[in-house]
Amino acid sequence: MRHSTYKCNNGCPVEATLEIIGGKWKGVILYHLMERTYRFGELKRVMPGVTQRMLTKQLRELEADGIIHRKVYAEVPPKVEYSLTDVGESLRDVMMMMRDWGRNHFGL
Amino acid sequence: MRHSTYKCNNGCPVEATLEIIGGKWKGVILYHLMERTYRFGELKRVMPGVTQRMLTKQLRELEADGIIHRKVYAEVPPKVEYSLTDVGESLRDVMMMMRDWGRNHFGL
DNA sequence: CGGAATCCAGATTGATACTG
DNA sequence: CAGTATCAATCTGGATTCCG
Repeated sequence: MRHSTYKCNNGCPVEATLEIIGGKWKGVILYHLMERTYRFGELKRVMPGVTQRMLTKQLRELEADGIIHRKVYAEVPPKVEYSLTDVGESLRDVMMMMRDWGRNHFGL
Repeated sequence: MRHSTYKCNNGCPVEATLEIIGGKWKGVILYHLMERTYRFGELKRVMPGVTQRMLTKQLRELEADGIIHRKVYAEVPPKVEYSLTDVGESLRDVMMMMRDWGRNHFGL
């Protein structure tokens, strides 16, 4: 998914939203962050199959879109925590609705 | 977005839903079909920028996922109408939620 | 630990031309 | 009208290596 410059396909608000949350791993990432703050390594562990490269990339995009916050601790070894911003938090209803539909439609 | 074989990334229901509606043009297509039935050419006209090839492909995927229905009229020249199935209709709340979020977040 | 940089194969997409 | 076929260009994601 070529990345959103806040330019919306055909002025469609649905597409605009999908540009933000439609990335390959963004659903899972946000789904986890809805629950609590996660460290990079933790996210990687709860997302079997994701590569370090992709996880980083998706997190950076979500950060650029103002959905998540990246907090770097000045420690050795490094520690980075990811959490939802207020904007990210405002996606909760959307996420829960998608979750419910997914559960009903498949049998998750 | 590689296509769903109803196999869900990490068993995450959010990702499962995104696999269905997250395709490049699926948001816009569904957004229009929420309103009424459309013919192929009509959809093409209301979606500036989509190519015939891509529109066909996305419609076929939505059809395969049971979201939309394709009705072919035995006429010359050909006439094909696309409409929501019951399953597609069940996505209405999800779509409206994404639309609302998009409107609020951007100023659409 | 949490990345960044590089390389590359394969998937996606666009352009164009053709058809029942 | 509503596609299909083909080819080229682009984009994506995975593997690997290195680094503070």
